[in-house]
Amino acid sequence: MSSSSAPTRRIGGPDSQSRAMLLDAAEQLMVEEGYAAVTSRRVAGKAGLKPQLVHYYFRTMDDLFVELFRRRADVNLERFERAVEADGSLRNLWRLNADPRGSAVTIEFVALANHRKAIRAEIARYAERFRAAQLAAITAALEANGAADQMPPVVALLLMTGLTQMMALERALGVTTGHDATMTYIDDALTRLEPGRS
Amino acid sequence: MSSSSAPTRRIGGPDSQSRAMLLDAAEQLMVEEGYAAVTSRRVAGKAGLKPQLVHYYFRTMDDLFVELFRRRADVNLERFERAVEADGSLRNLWRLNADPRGSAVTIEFVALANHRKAIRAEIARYAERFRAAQLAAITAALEANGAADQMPPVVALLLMTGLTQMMALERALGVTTGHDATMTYIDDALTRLEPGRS
DNA sequence: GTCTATAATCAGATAGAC
DNA sequence: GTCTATCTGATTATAGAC
Repeated sequence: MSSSSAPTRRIGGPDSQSRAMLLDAAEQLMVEEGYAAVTSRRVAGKAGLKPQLVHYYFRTMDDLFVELFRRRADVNLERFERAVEADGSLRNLWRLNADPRGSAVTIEFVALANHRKAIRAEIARYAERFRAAQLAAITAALEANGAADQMPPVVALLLMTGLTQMMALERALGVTTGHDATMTYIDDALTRLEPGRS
Repeated sequence: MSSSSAPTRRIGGPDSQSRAMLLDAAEQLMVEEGYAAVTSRRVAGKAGLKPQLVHYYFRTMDDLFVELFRRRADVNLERFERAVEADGSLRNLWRLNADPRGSAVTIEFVALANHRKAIRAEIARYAERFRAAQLAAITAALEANGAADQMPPVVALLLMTGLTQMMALERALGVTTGHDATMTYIDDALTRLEPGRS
């Protein structure tokens, strides 16, 4: 899948345990200190390995970032689809969206994408996949409640994700004006649309 | 205003022309290549000056970033208030919010804030000020249209800004699924609320 | 106010031994 | 698969001359 234009270097296979440890360490650094802290030296240090191993498993740091994102994205998408399968209600979709677990790292990756083309492409691809999955779920949920005529599902989806993403971002900054009021409002709206749910 | 705990270094005054040129160069770099490109060397190079001058006018690079943000924030806030004074309609508030001019740089600063505490504090302060100004404006606009009972103004505000910020961010990535449909929906909603406007 | 010179780090990346 | 050794270049920051 990766480009093989420079046949000189040796690159380690994807099933190595050290490779996984490096990815884990990189992810942890990214969460705790931001992407700028993800250097070959620091990643290796956290994993208890030598910096050069990073370059053995990942030709460039960009390759590491892309791999990191892909790994996390796959997990996220799977988790989302399993959760929807178990409970496809509007309220659950909202809950999944408001889950801050992924938000912090997402911001970091988006910022990275701003100046790393390889990562931008990867994120864009994933965003489209995730949007499609979310759209299918919210369309079904709105139709189940006879609310699909009030607002196009895709609009509801953008409103919802925009709201949750911004609140997550603001929370990270310590700005929370209006958050409580908004959460209450959404909660009431969900109760109106889906009387049967908690 | 700045801390003066280390009296050893000489720092240039705020009225210098070179200082302004450095800030301009830094801002341009930030827009074009992201904050990672804003190094003392590159900033000075773009301004046609020596890298050491950056450290003469700004004790640290963080100081430069804070100054950069503050300068832009002040301009933004003033522009917003002037625009609202001229036209306080909902539609104009939406237009101002959807204006992508500031969005790209905003993202960059937020990402920076993630790992630079001095900048995080500055952004948080500004975000609160801006929210207050926006809240006053949207409250007045909703009341003028007798729509303040449909939704708390602060909720409308968060929905609006969340939506515009996310769309701006996605546009930067090349992801635009649902954007047109949402813009159309908002446009129709505004026409319904404010029949008199374009 | 601007320069030269330089200290002190840290970065990504590679070659080749074991 | 992992190591030592190393190259090369960038970065922030300071001191002191002019």
